[in-house]
Amino acid sequence: MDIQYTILGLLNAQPLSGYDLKKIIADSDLFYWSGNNNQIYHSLVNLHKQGLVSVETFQQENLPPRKLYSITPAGEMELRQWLLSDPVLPEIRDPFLIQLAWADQLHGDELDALLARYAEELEMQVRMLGQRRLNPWYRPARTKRETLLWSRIEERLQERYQQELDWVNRLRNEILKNP
Amino acid sequence: MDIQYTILGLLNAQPLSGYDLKKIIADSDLFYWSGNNNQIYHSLVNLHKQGLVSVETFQQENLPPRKLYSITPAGEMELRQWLLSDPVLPEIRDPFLIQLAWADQLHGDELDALLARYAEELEMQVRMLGQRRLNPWYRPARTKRETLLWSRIEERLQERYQQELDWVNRLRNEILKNP
DNA sequence: CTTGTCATGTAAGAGGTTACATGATTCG
DNA sequence: CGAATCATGTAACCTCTTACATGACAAG
Repeated sequence: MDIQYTILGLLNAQPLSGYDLKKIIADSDLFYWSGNNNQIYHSLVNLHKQGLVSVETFQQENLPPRKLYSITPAGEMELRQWLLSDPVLPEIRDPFLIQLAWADQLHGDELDALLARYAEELEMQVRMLGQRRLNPWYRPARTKRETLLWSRIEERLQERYQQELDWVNRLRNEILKNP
Repeated sequence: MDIQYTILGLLNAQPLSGYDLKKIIADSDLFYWSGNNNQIYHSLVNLHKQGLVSVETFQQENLPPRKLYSITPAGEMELRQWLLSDPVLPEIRDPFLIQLAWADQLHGDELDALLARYAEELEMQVRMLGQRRLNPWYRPARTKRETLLWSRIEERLQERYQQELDWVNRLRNEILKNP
């Protein structure tokens, strides 16, 4: 349940409501979940049961009460333990590679069109991530080191798609030369 | 349900049993599922209901009957349609980047140890994938072009982790210089 | 004498997604 | 007048995982 640690990390910077968390996660490229209510509200209930977060409820006129969650000392310890835990390798699910694996069934022009469309999708993604880096709307910068880390993380998220694009372009050239 | 198309692709090369499919998928890096029975046997029943595969049952002494699945003409058409369908971007889930995102909580030595352990994991993965490429146990090579495609796909699977490793090493150096 | 292979299948549960439900307010 | 924002929460469903169940035979 990595989303629990994501939430703890976010609350470690500042108290937030479920609604705040949902927006941050839904709009983030790093936090790769959809940011759906089900998961977030359920996680918050769980974290509260475990005593890792505390809640304050603020009544509002004409709006449901706002529940502001804060990390507890126990939550801080739990987060720190996770930060020191064994790194996990990235999990990459790429249905396109599977498509390519069977793509020898296609004619030359169909295959090239497929690769071209994939390259186009990747270019769009690279551009989009570049735009978001210019205009981020969640990026903690409490220390110089944190600023450096976030900068390199955001760069990496974009670079991955760029490297994928470089690979497709190399492959396209090679296939054009060996018809 | 990409696993259905994975199975159709495998059956398009040769008839296979559920057990065969399970082994191929479980041992593959490209086909990223665990290869569990539940999914595979259930997918085969589904494909059969849709008329995309046919079954022949062979009775065996002292063993459960072996069900050999083959792709049907309808299945071939369905596979071809999928091959021509819109490419989907890879989905990368990297809990380590999230760990890093909050890692400014750690001391300098703890952070470097974390990065070092991640680098070590990546190196192991790169080595493992290199070994498997030398000694693959599923790799269709019906045409020159298919051989080329599979070669580039397998290279890419390894290269991704290599590029991840390069990035971590760059980051480690940078952090050592800016303490 | 335990582990692995062959070969089918079921069960339980974690994790994640989209859509629904409510209801006032504000902006274009 | 419709859509977005604020703010909580529920329901249904899909995907995927681990573990269980059966049962023979072969190899270390």
